[in-house]
Amino acid sequence: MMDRKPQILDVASELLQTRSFTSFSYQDLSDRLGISKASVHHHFASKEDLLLALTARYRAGQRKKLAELDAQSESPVERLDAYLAWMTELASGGHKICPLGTLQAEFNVIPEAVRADILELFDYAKRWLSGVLTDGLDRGEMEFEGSPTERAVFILSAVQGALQIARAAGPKEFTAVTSQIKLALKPRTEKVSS
Amino acid sequence: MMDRKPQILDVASELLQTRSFTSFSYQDLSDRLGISKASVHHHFASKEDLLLALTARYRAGQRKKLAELDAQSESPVERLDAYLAWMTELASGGHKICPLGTLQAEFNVIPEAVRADILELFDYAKRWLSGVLTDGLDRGEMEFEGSPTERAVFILSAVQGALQIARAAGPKEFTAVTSQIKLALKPRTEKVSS
DNA sequence: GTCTATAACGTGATAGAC
DNA sequence: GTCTATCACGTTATAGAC
Repeated sequence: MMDRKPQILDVASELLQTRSFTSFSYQDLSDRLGISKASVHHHFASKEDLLLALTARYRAGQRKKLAELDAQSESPVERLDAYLAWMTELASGGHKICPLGTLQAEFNVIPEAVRADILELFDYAKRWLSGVLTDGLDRGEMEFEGSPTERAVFILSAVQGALQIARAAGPKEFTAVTSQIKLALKPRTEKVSS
Repeated sequence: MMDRKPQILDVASELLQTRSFTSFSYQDLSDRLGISKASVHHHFASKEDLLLALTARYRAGQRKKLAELDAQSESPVERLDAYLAWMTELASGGHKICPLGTLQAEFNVIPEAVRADILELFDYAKRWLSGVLTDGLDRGEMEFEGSPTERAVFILSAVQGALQIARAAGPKEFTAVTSQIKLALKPRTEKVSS
């Protein structure tokens, strides 16, 4: 079959998110794809190559998805909601965690070349979310203390941690966190009707 | 030398927090302790035994530490501060992450027997922090929406995620999160002097 | 692009001497 | 309690045929 590369990346991505980079092997890929280990190596010579292709795809996916969210709604609250929904979906109901999370958990172990990609993945999300929060502040849809950048890091940390906690302790923990993220941004000044 | 067991656990703990459970080996322990692999096996027959001893020690340390924090101050704000300081210290300035975090990141890979310990570790922290937040609410030192339990999970998620993010992106990200955690709990109603 | 076969090495774990 | 030696196996990766 054609286009083996994306197929391999699909399986590799699932293994990365359910296990970890060190904890999956070419043998695992071989088994699940029904082709030999050598064939996998033909497409991605080394595990480092494979991971680099994976992070490149994550970065492209992230750019595309966040641009879509921006296009679908101008409302900061709705864009944040959509982002949180994306994270839930990405975790596939609780068996996977965030790719960024699993890679950062093994930061000292993974090939050096991918570390820059990991930082960019985080930085891009931080800038995007910071922008959403700034908009929310300007429009009066949100209210919080401290800078939007700090709040963005706060939220990203919580989401990353919550996905890991939820996989171990159940999905209820994740919804608790998304609920709290939204509650903590709600303006306390009540609006008089129109 | 006597008391090898705790020495081994010390090194194992450091390797767990800097690398990951799958990513350190008996060889690593052997090298750093200056004794043979077989000697390490003498104290902990299997890697599962080793990890169980480690999580048991984490649980004991957690109980002791949190009891100390409760004893040192009655103020919820101060107890939370002390908890956050403990987490910073535990990360040793940024090269380690939270033990719970690294174990949850590899939840599907680690021996089944330790999963109960991981859940208890999280649950105990959740109950403790939830109690601190309830106190804070009662005393008027804190103010937040939603239940104390939900807020506790929110904060624990953020701390766990922030330690991982900070190791990759620098300590500034962690202080941003601790700062935000505190800011988001500050009462907005201004007190009239005395 | 896929395969079989194999190399070179690291892994967790055990046997048995001291 | 520590050691040397070894086992059985899984790992990443390569060679070369089809």
